[in-house]
Amino acid sequence: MATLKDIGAELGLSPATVSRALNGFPEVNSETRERVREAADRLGYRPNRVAQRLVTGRSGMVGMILRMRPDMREDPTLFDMLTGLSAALSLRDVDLVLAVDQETDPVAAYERMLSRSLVDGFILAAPEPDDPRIAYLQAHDLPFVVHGRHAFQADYPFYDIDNRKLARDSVALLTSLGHRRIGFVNGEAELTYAQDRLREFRVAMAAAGAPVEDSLISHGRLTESHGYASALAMLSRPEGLRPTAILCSGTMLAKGVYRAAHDLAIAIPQALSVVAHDDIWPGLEADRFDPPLTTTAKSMRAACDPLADLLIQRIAGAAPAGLRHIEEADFFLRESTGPAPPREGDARR
Amino acid sequence: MATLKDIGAELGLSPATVSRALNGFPEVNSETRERVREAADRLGYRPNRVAQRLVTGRSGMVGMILRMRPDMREDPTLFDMLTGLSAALSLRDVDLVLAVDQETDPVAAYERMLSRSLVDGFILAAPEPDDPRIAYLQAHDLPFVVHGRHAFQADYPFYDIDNRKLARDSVALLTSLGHRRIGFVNGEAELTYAQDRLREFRVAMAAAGAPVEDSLISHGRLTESHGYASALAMLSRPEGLRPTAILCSGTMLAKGVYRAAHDLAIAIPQALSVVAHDDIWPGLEADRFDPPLTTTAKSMRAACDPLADLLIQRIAGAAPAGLRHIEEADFFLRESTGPAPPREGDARR
DNA sequence: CTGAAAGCGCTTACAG
DNA sequence: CTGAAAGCGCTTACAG
Repeated sequence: MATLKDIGAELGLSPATVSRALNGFPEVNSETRERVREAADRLGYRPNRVAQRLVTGRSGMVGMILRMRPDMREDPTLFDMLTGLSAALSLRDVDLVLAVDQETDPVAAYERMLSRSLVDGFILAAPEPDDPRIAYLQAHDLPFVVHGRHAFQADYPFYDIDNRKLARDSVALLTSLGHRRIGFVNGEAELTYAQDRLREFRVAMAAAGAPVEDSLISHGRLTESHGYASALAMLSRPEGLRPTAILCSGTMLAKGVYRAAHDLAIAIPQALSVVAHDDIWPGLEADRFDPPLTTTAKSMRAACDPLADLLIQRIAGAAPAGLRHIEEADFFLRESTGPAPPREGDARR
Repeated sequence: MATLKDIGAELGLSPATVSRALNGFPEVNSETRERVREAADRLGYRPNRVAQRLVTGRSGMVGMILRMRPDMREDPTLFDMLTGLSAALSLRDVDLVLAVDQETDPVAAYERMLSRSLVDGFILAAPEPDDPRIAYLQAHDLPFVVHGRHAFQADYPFYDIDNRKLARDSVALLTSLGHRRIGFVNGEAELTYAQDRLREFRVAMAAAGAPVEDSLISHGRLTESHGYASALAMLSRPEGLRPTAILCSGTMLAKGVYRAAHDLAIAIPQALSVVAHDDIWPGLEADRFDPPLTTTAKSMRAACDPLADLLIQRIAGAAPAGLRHIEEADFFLRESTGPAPPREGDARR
């Protein structure tokens, strides 16, 4: 492998000048620069990254540590994110180092990777409120970006979708169709996005003058079984107490809701409207529902380029506070939503 | 961060001695070694891997390049493998660098990672016959291990399950139950494991005196839809030409076969026996089938430790030829297999 | 058993 | 505009 010294020898230049020419330093004579470039090409020169790293302190690698969960395999979004991020980083000449966290101490895996790989920064996903990983990285002044934030007002770089807006939009759609008793099958209560959506759900319901019943709100993983169990409980209530619409925080949940409605012979959208947020491949999944599912949607994929850019800026020295990217979800009106069914309650109104 | 120099200064030793003490060189005075260890601990010393790499030429990282396929997300095995490998490598103090390959030239991604990351070696999955990636890595004398081999007699390090044996065992079970017309829904025809299984399928069928009909053999991706389509075609044949048993190369395929049998009102196992190979979580999936699915099984997870060990040995300089690990699949007899149904053909025999 | 020295391949003040 | 020198933090012949 050719080195800077080799190129210098070839051209009668010092390695220092070759380095400057190749790295675009302005003071280099443009003719010299051309000769250097030509020779570098000819000799197939590739900078030795390790040597560069030793002197610059940068590694050109970023780490991502996955927390192992038994039901990870059911969740395709994580995989999308991994491949999407890897591709986005590749384009920017950065490598992704992957590790899995299997220990009780969530910070240990970060310490280990840091001591081993000299990654320049990290990408975190699924933060929790008071996330110890974030506290650790901030305390050590290590660059990182977060997919989703762990607080509405986050003071670190993050990418997030506008969770409040999508909750607001969904509720607005349903209330405008006349629904007043609306169930909400949400994600895990500890996660920020779920809290944000719930909060705005309450605000939007109040704005529409619709009551919120705690028994029509459920939290859990974004799985079909949680959707099914939640919907079954809500829909088994006596006629008149039963929701006429259900909002779901994920399409898998909606799948469970559909199944529960089917089992109870409740027709969608005639007797039950369903809206969900779709973070997988907008449309692809939802279109296959019968009837096609109305969604707010933004794919995981959309996060990858912004995340890569934010992290690279942060590593380059940008202050963490300003680095944020909030993406609005799109609305896809399909056939799972319709006017609220007439019932006694309405007559009384 | 403490360096060797710092420890040396602390103890009145040269960095060279500190290095030797920490790296277990035998000539170091054992008392000196103890003092060095104590000081290293106390100062929280962590070797700077980048510096080590610059001089040793080793990076302590290995790469894995995933080929993007549209239906990757449906396939949980890849994710299992990624997390399993990452964990296995972590235990051995090696990091996994991940990239995705989105280009037409399958070798380009390897060249790029090599020029950027100085990984010590690679892990390949799903090799094809005459795989250009393998040719490239061999030509450049780069260490790698392969999950599955691209030729029965491979001259590089690999982990594989014994595909011939599992085909042989499956056929033996079915023929011993009296089945003679056996369908085979296999993986993609280009892949070596599929070829190995098919080859042994033919051998085992011949050994049992059962005819092999080409129209009862189908190749494709390990998806439910391929299983369904294949089984539908086989089972729609007139009574007497229809298979009484189907062997599947994956549990997703078997799921499709079950669905086709259900749609055609063909009872399992009374009218149709089904056996599949299960490479996910042996048992977990198959047990949920109705009736529970008879399988040969070995999880992807089982491959991870052997793959990590083989690669590390190869990087350390072991000759490639001897490095192999062939794992036999286990047999799980469940309720999807039963005696062949009596029919005219049998009466005539 | 330990130290001084050279070197891995680069970058970057400091001179000129 | 270019070069000589120092240095990033380690390892490892070579001396002693």
